[in-house]
Amino acid sequence: MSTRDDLIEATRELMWERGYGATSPREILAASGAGKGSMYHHFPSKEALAQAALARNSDQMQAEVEQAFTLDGDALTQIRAYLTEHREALKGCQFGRLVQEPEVIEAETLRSSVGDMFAWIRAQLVVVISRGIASGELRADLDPTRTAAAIAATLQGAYVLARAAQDSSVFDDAVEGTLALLEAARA
Amino acid sequence: MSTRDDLIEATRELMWERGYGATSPREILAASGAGKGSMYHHFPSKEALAQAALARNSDQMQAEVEQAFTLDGDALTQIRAYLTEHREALKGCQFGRLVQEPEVIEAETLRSSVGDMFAWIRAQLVVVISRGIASGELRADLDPTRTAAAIAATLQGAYVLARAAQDSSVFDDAVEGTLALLEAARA
DNA sequence: GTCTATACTTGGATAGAC
DNA sequence: GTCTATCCAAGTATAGAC
Repeated sequence: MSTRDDLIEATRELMWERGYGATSPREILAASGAGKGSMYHHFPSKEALAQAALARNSDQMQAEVEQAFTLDGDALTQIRAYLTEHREALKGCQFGRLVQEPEVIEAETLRSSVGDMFAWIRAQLVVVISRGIASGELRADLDPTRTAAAIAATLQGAYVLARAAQDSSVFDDAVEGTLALLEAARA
Repeated sequence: MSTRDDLIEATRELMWERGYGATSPREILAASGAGKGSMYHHFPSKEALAQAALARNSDQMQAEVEQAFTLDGDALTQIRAYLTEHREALKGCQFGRLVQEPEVIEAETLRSSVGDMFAWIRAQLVVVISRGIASGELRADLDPTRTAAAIAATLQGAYVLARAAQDSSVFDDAVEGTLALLEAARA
């Protein structure tokens, strides 16, 4: 499409591969075919461009996650679907990785985009868990907020462990381990 | 102590704050008081210096974790101690953060140090969980390997979520959520 | 809107004197 | 062992012509 769009797409892909700090204008220009002049015409800074790319990634991620949470079935079915949606374990989570970078934490606009994304996911999980408790599927003494945080954390941590080990079976172990604990918490 | 030691200490602290890629020789020299000549006399490269610093961090971490796992008490007591040991949630895990950097993944010597560290922790957890099962504390149908991965992942993911939210209560929620699930899995 | 040229800083590392 | 000087590539951004 437009040059502006090409820039955003190239940045999306590069940030997904390399994170924010390690993605340079140079690479973005090479990947998009745009020139330096164009880039700084459309965006005032690398950060602004990254922000645009991140927003687009965010929309896409929310659409994917929503699929799992609107599936027919009980709470554990939806949670299982969320945790086992297609993931490239060794690549890590595009959002989780960003937030480990000091540069991203310092760029408040970037950090809060990621924060909002995760907050939204946890909120979805709270709904699913609360429904599971209300329907008598899950134990009434589960705290939905804490349980939701635990589930979301499992996924993020599974990426970290799998990358450290360079072995995606560690990712699967963590996910299955948490799902088994949830099974144990059935009412 | 020695200049060599000062370099390692400075690198340790900086990597803990900024990660690997974002820690420059410049900063290391400023923090350690050493000169460029000294640095490249003692270490052939930034990577070699980082490796030395990482090894030291690793030893320290193992010592801390060992305390939790040698505590008097049942399995859940030890696991709780491990998960609630003093953590600066918003800073993230010094090891987990490293492994999100492409540069670290590419530097095999660094990556495998982190990998070994986590593998060791998971192995400790497997022992604790297996003991809990054997003693009748935990349900016999728990898979120790998967459960261990889930617990280790909770911690790493809790850091990620807390940093994204810039709110350490998310960290606590995730940890407590997982501990509650483990309580539900008592025999 | 886009291009080329330019600017200035930092990163990572080497050379050679002391 | 340590210092200073130097090197070259890359990062991020601006200027000004077209």
